[in-house]
Amino acid sequence: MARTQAAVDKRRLILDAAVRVFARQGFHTCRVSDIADEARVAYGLVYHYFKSKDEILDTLFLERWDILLRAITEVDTQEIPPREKLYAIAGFIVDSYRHDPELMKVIIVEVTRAANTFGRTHLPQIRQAYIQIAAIVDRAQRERIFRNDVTPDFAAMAFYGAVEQVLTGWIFSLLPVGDREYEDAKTLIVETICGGLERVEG
Amino acid sequence: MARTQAAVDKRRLILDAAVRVFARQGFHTCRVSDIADEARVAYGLVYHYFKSKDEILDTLFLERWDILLRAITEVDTQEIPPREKLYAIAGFIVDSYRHDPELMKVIIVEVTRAANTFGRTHLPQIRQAYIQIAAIVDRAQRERIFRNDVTPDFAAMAFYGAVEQVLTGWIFSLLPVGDREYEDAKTLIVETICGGLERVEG
Amino acid sequence: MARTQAAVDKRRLILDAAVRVFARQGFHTCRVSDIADEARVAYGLVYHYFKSKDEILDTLFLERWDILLRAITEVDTQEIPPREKLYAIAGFIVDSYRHDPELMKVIIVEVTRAANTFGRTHLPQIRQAYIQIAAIVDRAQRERIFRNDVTPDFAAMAFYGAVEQVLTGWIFSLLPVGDREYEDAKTLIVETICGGLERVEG
Amino acid sequence: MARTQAAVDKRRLILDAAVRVFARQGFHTCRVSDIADEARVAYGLVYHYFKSKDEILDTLFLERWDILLRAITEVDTQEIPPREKLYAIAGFIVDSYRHDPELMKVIIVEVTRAANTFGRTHLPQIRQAYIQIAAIVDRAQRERIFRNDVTPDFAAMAFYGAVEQVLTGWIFSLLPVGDREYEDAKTLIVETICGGLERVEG
DNA sequence: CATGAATGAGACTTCATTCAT
DNA sequence: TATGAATGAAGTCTCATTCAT
Repeated sequence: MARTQAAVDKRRLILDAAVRVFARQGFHTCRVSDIADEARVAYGLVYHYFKSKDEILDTLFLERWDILLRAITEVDTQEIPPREKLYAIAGFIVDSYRHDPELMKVIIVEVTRAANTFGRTHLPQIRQAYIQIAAIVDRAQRERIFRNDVTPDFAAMAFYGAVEQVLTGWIFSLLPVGDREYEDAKTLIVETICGGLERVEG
Repeated sequence: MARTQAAVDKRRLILDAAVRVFARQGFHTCRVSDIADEARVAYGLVYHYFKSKDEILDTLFLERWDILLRAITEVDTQEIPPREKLYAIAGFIVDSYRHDPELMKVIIVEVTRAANTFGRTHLPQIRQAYIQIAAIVDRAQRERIFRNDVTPDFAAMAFYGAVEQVLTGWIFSLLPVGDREYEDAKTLIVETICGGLERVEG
Repeated sequence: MARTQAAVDKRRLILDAAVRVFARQGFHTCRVSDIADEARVAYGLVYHYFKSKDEILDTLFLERWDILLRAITEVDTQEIPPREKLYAIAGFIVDSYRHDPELMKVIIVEVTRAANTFGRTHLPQIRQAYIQIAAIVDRAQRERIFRNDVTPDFAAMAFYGAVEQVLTGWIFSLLPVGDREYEDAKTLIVETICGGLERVEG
Repeated sequence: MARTQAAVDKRRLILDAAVRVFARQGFHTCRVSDIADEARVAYGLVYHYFKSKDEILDTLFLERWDILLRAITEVDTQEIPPREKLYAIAGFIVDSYRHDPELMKVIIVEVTRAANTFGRTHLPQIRQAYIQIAAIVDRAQRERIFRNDVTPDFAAMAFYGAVEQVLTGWIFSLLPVGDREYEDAKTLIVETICGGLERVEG
């Protein structure tokens, strides 16, 4: 039986509240009661919809990461140059941050960068993103568009690392934020990774 | 005040044990007693040398990060091309990981990537590294060796992000490890960031 | 007030399910939702028919115990020797177990042997059984069929204790079960208590 | 290393307090804080000495039950008639109750009669007592002192059931208590089980 | 310096009960 | 009658920190 509409709403309410609370206080530092309070629901209702505090974070991560993986897959099916593929991926991640910075903060800080806890749990999912990015690089190398002295795996890590670090810069207020900066970032990440920082003499 | 020799030893014993425990279990998941057990010292002795569990991690981070900052400063004083400076910095970080992967794992996972807790506490120190790297880029741009359409701050983040992500790859076993790989990584990071992934037509 | 037929059915359904759940998991360890699930009724319906979880057990006990008390009363009105009266009572209890071991398990484990909770609540009912058994012994002593150096109260406890312990043996799989064993048990209990374990010379 | 004296004292303090609390409120109904309060120690100290609330009860039971098993073994080694052996065993249990009625109440109510929880856990230990009693009966039958139409297992259950039910009678105030009653009980139990309730015609 | 027993606040989780539909 | 979402009190257990020796 499909969940009733009302039920879905409360469940969503709790998930959305959890994003705000996790972003503000961190997963380990917040209490389940903080989430309940933020969602304005009774304490016990959180446990009606989720087996544990962990499951809330798992749900948030998997929901969002699945969308990312689909987006990367979608990008790779297009017939566009590899640089544009990477631009589209970076763009998707940047836009995700622009659209919901708290959610992206939670996913990065509490999952993808948390090597000991959730990061390890969701490693297969996370790795899948790297694999798909590496596949794009691999094809670009076969087509002799990308140089082949950098292994695809390695290139994928560098690319993804640069993207995540830029988001981290925004999260930590180490880089200026704003619509202009978000658009620029997409270009700059790709310019840096694909074109390189060094001037090419004409 | 000079500490006695024996005292220094026990203190060091605890710090080294903490590295192993934090690396294995994570800061939040381990107990102070785990550290004491690992160090084979009495529980209470941990509190003789450190005010709190937090202070242990703070100490580990600050010790090591200070060395990194000094290394970057040292690199920047040399009269070598910017690419070589970045190579030296990447090399220093990679060698740090090779020399003590557990310590580097702790610093990355528990501090530099932990936006909500220690990451925020030590933000000034962390930022300092970015600033120094950005300064290198800035000078390279003024000397017209690096292109100037990528802001130095941004370039610094991309570079540091790539390095840290490679270490993360090793930590998570997403990238192969070994002496050869460590050496290659230094070159590949710099090739990617400075030279770019795209082939340059001759 | 006459309950509608459907209503009675659901109520019975819940009681029967509760027997199985209590027998399997124990009263304290099971949840009301376990009972509802076992009965295949909605959670809330349990509270439509019963004020509380306690009331379900109370109902089960009182229903069954009342039948036992009536049976003992009925036995005592017959004009048969005391040994046959005790045989009839032991037989009734053994047959109750044979007919519905789960219900008897619940009554013994959760009520008659639970000194702190339900046992205390239903003490008057439980005591009534002892009183009626003691009365049988008392009459037998007056008729000089039973020896009178064992007080009737005491004899009643010994008799009932032996019966309950045999049931406990079956519940715990400490004694073999089966139709033959059930029949034998009736005789053996009475032989032991009335005849004694010692051989009588002569 | 042996526990220090102070440590043993606090541990004992907690165990003794637990007996009083379990006897008064029942295992399921009491809180760990009740035990700590009763022992006048800090809440956490309970968990310093015991892994869980369960472990406290386990400890109490195993300590005492071991003593009972040893006593039965000891009795069986003596060269005395079986009736005297059973008298000694009943006497040991009755004296245990006289000496520490709260502890015996806890053991009977919360363990030996709790089929679903601790009773099941400690079944092997409990069964051991029945086995040893049955062995005494078995030998008495071989020596043609006891009749052999009642199986030893069965006789053991009847005997132990009678003893436990008498204790239950005291616990529930269904039987009068007092030094006289305790002494009488020993004799009456054995008279009932060995001699039988029926008068033997001379 | 060294020990580890002692403290107690605080977290997660459970679940009986209520209630709106 | 029937449903199951919603409530929140209460309990177990953890563990950082303190302290007496």
